[in-house]
Amino acid sequence: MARPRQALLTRERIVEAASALIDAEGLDALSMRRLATDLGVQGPSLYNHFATKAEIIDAVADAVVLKVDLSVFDGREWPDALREWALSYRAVLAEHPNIVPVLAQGPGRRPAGLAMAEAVYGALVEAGWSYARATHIGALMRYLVTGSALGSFALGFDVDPQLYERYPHLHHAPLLAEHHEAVDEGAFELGLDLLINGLRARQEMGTR
Amino acid sequence: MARPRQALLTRERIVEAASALIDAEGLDALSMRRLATDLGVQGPSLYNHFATKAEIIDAVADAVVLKVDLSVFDGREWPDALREWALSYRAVLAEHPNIVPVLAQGPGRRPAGLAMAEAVYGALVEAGWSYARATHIGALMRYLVTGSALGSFALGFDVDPQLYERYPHLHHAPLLAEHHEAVDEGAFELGLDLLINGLRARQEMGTR
DNA sequence: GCCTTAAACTAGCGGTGTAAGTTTTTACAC
DNA sequence: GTGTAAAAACTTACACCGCTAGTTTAAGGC
Repeated sequence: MARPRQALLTRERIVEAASALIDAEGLDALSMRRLATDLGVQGPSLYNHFATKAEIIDAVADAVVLKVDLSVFDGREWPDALREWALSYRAVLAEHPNIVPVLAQGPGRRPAGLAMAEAVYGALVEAGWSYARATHIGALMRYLVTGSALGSFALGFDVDPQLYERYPHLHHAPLLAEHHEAVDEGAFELGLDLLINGLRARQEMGTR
Repeated sequence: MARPRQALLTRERIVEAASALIDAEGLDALSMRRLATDLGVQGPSLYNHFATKAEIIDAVADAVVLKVDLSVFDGREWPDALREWALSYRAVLAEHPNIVPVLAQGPGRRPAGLAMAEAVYGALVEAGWSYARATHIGALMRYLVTGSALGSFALGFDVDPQLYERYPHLHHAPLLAEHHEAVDEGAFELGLDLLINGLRARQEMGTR
């Protein structure tokens, strides 16, 4: 084909296709050849736009983070702002669960990830928290959001009776795949309440 | 070589070598051929002992979880037991950080993971928490431990001055690679205090 | 002593990320 | 207007990957 009159690929189109593929079939399904096929192109052509596969995954992850609503930090007290931000963050991750393992590793050098961290720390520092504490609180919130978004409680598809005989308490725990979303949601809400209420109490007591 | 007089491999030896390889060079460095080479053997021989690579990784993950001290649940009030367990869990993960992404996905069907979950839920249920709440609390603790153990705050190796100009608050945040361990540790300790104290207060108030 | 099973081997399939070099088109300098 | 450099597609190919199939030989049960 050589060079086409109109470029077939753009970074944007590649990121969109990669995002769709990851959403539909998971991170493992993303290969350069498969992605290229989805875009009507040969595999190595992608390297004209991205240096490595990791760069593409980073771009997908950052595009997801870009959807998080950061306007919640305007004109709200920090406890409300933090709660609204966490809810928005989690809602975005719920739409793209397959990219969560990447985001759980931290912001890396991705611009949107750094911008989000910047917004969170900025709001906390302006509210009077020390730089160190603001960093801790931001990290803590990320543990909570990404942890609960990993969908980690599913044990599998089939219910194995033997499994519950050997673990009598688990027998009562709602660990089944059908319930795991509710478990993660309940844990998230409980954690959000405990963390924010606890922090507010500390601030009021002056023990920051 | 055909079959040797004395078996060269055992599941135990394979798990040990895989664990050492993951600890030393990371999950990505683990390949069947590389692992086999470390064991003085050809790649496919491993399939006489494990059906898939994933089974080996699961076995490594479970061996790590087996090191967590579950005796802390004996004869302690639940808040102390939960704290001691979390500290032990985190200390174990700190020794094997490269396997944490696997553990962050939940217990799966791994025996040691299920046994640990069983111990945590059992202690909480005996202390009077509902099955649902016990599940939430267990999940929350896992988010905290695995999140802080991912070592997720490292931005990279070199400090890029431009990066801090664009993110003025981050400039003050101790985000550098050299500090990320302290950040994660501080966040973990803060989270542990907030969660356990908050839960204890709820229990005393009867709002479980 | 025979037979099954176990545990190593070799060969190979289809897939992976990515490097190298080729071809053609476009954009721009003179 | 022509020459040139860069861009964006291509083809080919390398080294590696997880894993399957079939082979060889030793161990252990009858």
